[in-house]
Amino acid sequence: MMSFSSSSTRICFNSLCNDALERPRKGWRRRTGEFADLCDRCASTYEEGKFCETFHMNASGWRCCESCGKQIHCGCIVSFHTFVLLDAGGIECMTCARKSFILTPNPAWPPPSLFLPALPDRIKDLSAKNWDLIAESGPVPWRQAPSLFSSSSARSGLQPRMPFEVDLPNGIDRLITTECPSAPSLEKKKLEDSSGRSMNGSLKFRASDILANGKEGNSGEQDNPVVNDLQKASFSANEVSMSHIGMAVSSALPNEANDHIKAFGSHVPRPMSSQLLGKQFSGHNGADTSGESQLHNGKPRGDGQLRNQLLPRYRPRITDQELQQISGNSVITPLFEKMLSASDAGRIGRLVLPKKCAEAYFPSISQPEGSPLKVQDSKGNDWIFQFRFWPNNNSRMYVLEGVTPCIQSMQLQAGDIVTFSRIEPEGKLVMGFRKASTPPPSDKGTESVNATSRVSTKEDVSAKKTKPGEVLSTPHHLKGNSLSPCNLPIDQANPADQASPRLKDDKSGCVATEVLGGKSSIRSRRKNSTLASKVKRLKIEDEHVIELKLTWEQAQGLLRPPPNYVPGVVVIEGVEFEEYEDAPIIGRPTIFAANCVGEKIQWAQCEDCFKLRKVPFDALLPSRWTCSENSWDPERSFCSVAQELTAELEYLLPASKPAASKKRDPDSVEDLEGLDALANLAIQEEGGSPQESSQTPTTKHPRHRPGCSCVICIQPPSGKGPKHKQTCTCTICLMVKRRFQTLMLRREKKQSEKEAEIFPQQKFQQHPIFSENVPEEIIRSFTNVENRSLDRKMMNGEDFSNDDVSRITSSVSAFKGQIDLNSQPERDDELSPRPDSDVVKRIMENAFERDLRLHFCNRSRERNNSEGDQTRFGGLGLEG
DNA sequence: TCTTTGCATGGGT
DNA sequence: AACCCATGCAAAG
Repeated sequence: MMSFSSSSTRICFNSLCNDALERPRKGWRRRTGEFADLCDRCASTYEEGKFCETFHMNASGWRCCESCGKQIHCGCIVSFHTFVLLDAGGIECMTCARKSFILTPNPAWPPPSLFLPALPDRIKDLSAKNWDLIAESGPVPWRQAPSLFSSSSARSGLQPRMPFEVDLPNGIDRLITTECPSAPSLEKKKLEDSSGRSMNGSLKFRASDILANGKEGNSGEQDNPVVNDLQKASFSANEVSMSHIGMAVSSALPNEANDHIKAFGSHVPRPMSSQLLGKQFSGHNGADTSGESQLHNGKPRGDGQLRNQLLPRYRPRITDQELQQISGNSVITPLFEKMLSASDAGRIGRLVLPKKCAEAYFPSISQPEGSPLKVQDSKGNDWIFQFRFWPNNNSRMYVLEGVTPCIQSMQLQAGDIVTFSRIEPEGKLVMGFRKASTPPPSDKGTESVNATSRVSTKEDVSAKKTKPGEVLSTPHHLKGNSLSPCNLPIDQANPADQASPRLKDDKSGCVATEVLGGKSSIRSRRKNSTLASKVKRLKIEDEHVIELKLTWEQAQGLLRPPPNYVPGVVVIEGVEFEEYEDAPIIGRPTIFAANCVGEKIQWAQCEDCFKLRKVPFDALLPSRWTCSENSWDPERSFCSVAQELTAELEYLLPASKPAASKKRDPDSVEDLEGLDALANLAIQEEGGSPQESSQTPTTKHPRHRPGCSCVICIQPPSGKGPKHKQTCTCTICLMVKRRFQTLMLRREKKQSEKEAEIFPQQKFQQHPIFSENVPEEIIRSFTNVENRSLDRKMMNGEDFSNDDVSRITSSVSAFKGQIDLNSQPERDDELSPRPDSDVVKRIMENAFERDLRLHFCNRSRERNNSEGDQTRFGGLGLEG
């Protein structure tokens, strides 16, 4: 039995070796956080990057680099960092990935902190020189500081500067030095040295620099997982997460730091961070109104850390793609961005700067007059603004003065976004912009969420992923150079700009002039703030809201009310949410319908083949349901079996083919992808082709966004589409009827209760909707001609059109906004208290509702008697 | 009278 | 409740 305490009796971690470990050497980092102890031979093999080649040649998981064809072992922990997953599939070795600048981290990997191998000694040695350089550099002006850390001497001449290079906030330094007491003193000293010299937080560490602090070394050449991690951490998520950075940095630390590593990997906030920030940002409060705070005295300010602390709206949303294309021979550090207010974009020429941003990224100023600040715009022009502040409530309000010419030259207006970045190694401030009218960048994560959704308006900001050509662009005056110049120096990229005033040593790359979307509703966020608590719960940053909304929209399709529950509908920022009084059931969305003999059925779509299968009405399907689970119809329990062609199905999905008149191909549903197809089909049903339907504006509902799949929004524009018959069982009609029923029933119940309390005598004694005592205009305000027309149609059993359907919904909503098909009556009541003086209106309203309800419900009940009293669509619907 | 400048205010976070 | 910041506004030029 071996003794665990005796290292001499341990064996090599490589199970194919098992040599005794006389002098254990560190290998890869294991999931436990410890390093694999290897024998000399295995360690050397590992450090040479040939471990898998040597020991795992027969293992599975070998793949070829898409570029060079080199075989990479993708199947084990040892070499997971030596390749990247390509967006289009396949993998690419890190060498090729570097060449092509596509450095998307392997997204599916576990927290990198668990696997980070440390650096080979040769890299460590190389980087140590940089640390010495840093240590010897002495105090530097803030904008020069970065160059010290990204000097060309620190990198291989063959390797382009990578966009993953990130600012290492000096807070990290302190963290490391204070929280990792066991770190070697040398490293500690270096960190401390550098800590005090990173004025304004402009310390910029290349990945190799960071890695240089790693004590252990065994990574293969430039294949560095930290590189990916850093990139991922800092940019791909559209925000710089200090925890990520901390993770990456700490991961390079010796084993002793593992605890921290794990903590960072788990996004556990670091107390140090807040402490630092608390110090840094308390400068203007209280006693520090006149003098300089720590910040102003040139104390370190960390970009990443600060960035993480910035309000989300100021965090630069530059994407990794943008960075990749921007970088060229320089590195752009996104600092912050700001949407131009009316004041900013006005003629006053003052751009109010977010305080924290100004203090973090701009030179410290002690006098209100401030100092000139040179900023380069996207054309390469240098502008000199006056960076100053106003004393304000014991604080400061930072402004850039004289920005009008620049703003105008960029053709910016209120709502557009200006971005501030810093080009390294020059340390030059650059000012980019995004026009509000163009789609913004989106991180890959959001793309998947939003890809199938049509979204717009202010919440739309992050909805669409920017295509490469859109990611970076030149301003309008640089048309023609929109994409190609981005990896070129500006001078080359745009010769026309060579005449522009330039800095002598200007060799910066393209500036981050993202033509990205801003929030079109400039200050609606500020103004439209009357939100219920529910909204507040959802109201995060705009782009997150969108994600959330879409997620909710999608999720809602998977939620069903529990049996025998009638869900209410509440609209939160234009998105309908069904409310259940009990936990919803998550199931597969289906189409509830009735077949031609009145039997209630469901149509469920196979997860795999997308064919629609008929299942019993009361079947509750799992969220992932496939034909194989179609136990009700064994003949159709295989995806290979054609979709059942029935009259009901054809009626439900009549127009999935361009030529609606042609007989439906039973498998044509397969042309549509997933359950989104169902919603599309509902639209197509109205007569448009899929393409058209996705692009044609839907019937507008003021509180709904394009992409909203609610009953109102999925209709074609008014006047278009076929008429709906009274007996129509299409999705829209079913939903309308069902929702209306629910609404009316609940409304009636509520009103009855209230009336019983307030107007016991008047109850049913007046029916003011037909009362001649009520001024007609008041009546008209509740029962307009359209409503009457609709009412008549319903009474007479006439067919009603899409317009009618719209009116069913919108007209009810038109009741002073108190009746909304998307609203929950009770909620409306709460939100719209009715004063007693409004008795007439109220009675009229009640009467009309009852009137409308009578017509509608009677009709609906009649139909339901034959069609079934319960219809649902995609789990969205109400049960009446 | 118009523009610029500096500060105050108050809604929003 | 404190702070931020968009904007109003009065004084100065």
